[in-house]
Amino acid sequence: MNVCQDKCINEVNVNKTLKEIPDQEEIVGMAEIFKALSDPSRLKIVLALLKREHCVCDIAVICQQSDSAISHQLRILRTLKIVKNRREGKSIYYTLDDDHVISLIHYSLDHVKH
Amino acid sequence: MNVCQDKCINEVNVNKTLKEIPDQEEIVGMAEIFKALSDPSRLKIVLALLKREHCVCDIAVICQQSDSAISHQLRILRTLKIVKNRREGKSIYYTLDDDHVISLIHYSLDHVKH
DNA sequence: ATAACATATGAACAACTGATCAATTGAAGA
DNA sequence: TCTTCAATTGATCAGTTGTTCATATGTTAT
Repeated sequence: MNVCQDKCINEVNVNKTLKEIPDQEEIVGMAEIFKALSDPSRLKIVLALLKREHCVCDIAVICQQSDSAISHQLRILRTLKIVKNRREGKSIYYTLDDDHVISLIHYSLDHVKH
Repeated sequence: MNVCQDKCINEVNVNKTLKEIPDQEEIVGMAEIFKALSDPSRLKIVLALLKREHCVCDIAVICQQSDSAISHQLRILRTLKIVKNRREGKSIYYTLDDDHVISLIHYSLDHVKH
């Protein structure tokens, strides 16, 4: 294995932890979800969609941001498959599309309220 | 209230959602925690500390990063009160310090594994 | 067809982030 | 005291992020 040749102090514990934590790929995947929710604008969009379906224009009003800014953020959430959309006439309605994210947000909301 | 004068389409739903989502301050607070976990380096540190206490040097080995880089990340986590430390001789040992974050991570880990 | 509307997209840019390097602090041992 | 070691800190810098503005799609109504 040859981890900790010279500088490391607690080789045994380091090796234990190395075996027990998820592999890098999994960590990056987890971080990606947290990152999606790490921007207040994006989190607010997700929280709004947690309540009900909304079109871009409505989300812009709710978040007090430009349609364009919202659209850009929605594209990020769409790419991560966190939201999906459907067209209805001129409007495009967005909903949450990831059960893990939905329950993660619910869980976080419960914890924020002590 | 005077939200949605001209452009908004679903005034009723918008107002419902506005009443139901957390206020801005709370959203920013939530986003802050997600942000702390949104960087793979920082998340890996937290995941390691979830297993056991470690000193900076050991974390550096586990994360395969320089002591300095780890120390900078730990300062961010310390500022957010996600980790705390204790000195033991020359080394400084870190542990997780926020029960909400601990359970959030546990929860996320369970979900990552389907 | 054309005008109006809802949304998406691309370019540009300021602000922020995370890593590196050099210098510093603080504790322990010679 | 002087040296060594673990960790922290500050400066720097490239890369990333989120917003804005201008422009482009695509849909509906006239």
